[in-house]
Amino acid sequence: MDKTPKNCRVEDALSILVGKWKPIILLHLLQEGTKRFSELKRSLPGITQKMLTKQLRELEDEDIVDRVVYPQVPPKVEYAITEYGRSLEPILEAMHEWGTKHTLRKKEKQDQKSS
Amino acid sequence: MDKTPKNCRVEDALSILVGKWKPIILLHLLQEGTKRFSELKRSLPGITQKMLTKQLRELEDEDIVDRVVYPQVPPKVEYAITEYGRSLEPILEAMHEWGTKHTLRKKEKQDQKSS
DNA sequence: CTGCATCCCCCTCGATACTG
DNA sequence: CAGTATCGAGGGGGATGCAG
Repeated sequence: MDKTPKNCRVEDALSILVGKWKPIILLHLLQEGTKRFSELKRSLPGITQKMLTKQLRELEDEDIVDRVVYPQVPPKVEYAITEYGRSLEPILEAMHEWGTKHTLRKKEKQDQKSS
Repeated sequence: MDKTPKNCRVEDALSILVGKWKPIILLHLLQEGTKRFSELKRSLPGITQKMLTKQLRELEDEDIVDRVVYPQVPPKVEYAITEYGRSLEPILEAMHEWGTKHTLRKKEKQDQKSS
């Protein structure tokens, strides 16, 4: 795999993950399976309907999540990770692991400063 | 490691990598070692001085890159990845690998459509 | 050579209100 | 319940010029 800066494909993955709520949405769907719109909304304190809709649409456009509409009243829409979406899991995991260490490290630096 | 959405640390890693030029800057420094400001600028077609300075400062603030100023005329400033910065390499690699496959996949979908 | 300041555009995201 | 429409603030990032 050509990893020279000239052939950098890091941005491709980054562009899909970037978005204020996307990582956390993906984690929920990865770990809890199919969820309804309202369930997702409840799981994401602070998110607005507009944002949730927008982020889900973008993930859907990239074939990362699946959207199923049940034509009934009241409306019911379910979201789930696609097989393809699951391929992002190692990246999310690597970032989570790094982030956890990073948080610890920052905390240590903080402690040093205040001593 | 707690990977529940409640303890999501993905954003920590993401926030450091996000920025129009950061991944490519990191790749250059990872693969080519220490570089001067002007060398980096030449390596990044299209970047402005302002942006290069800004991205480097942000990476420096997070202890990802090292900045060494030589007090001389003309000025000379060198940048290098820190040990800590190297810990990001697996993430960049995972994203690059995924991005490469993603690019292929998109191309295939494109080909299907035009057939 | 390196870096800062200024101006400006655009996009993201929040708040709110409305529809089927 | 799920989604859309509109308004507006804020920040990222481009262009340019000045400074040490």
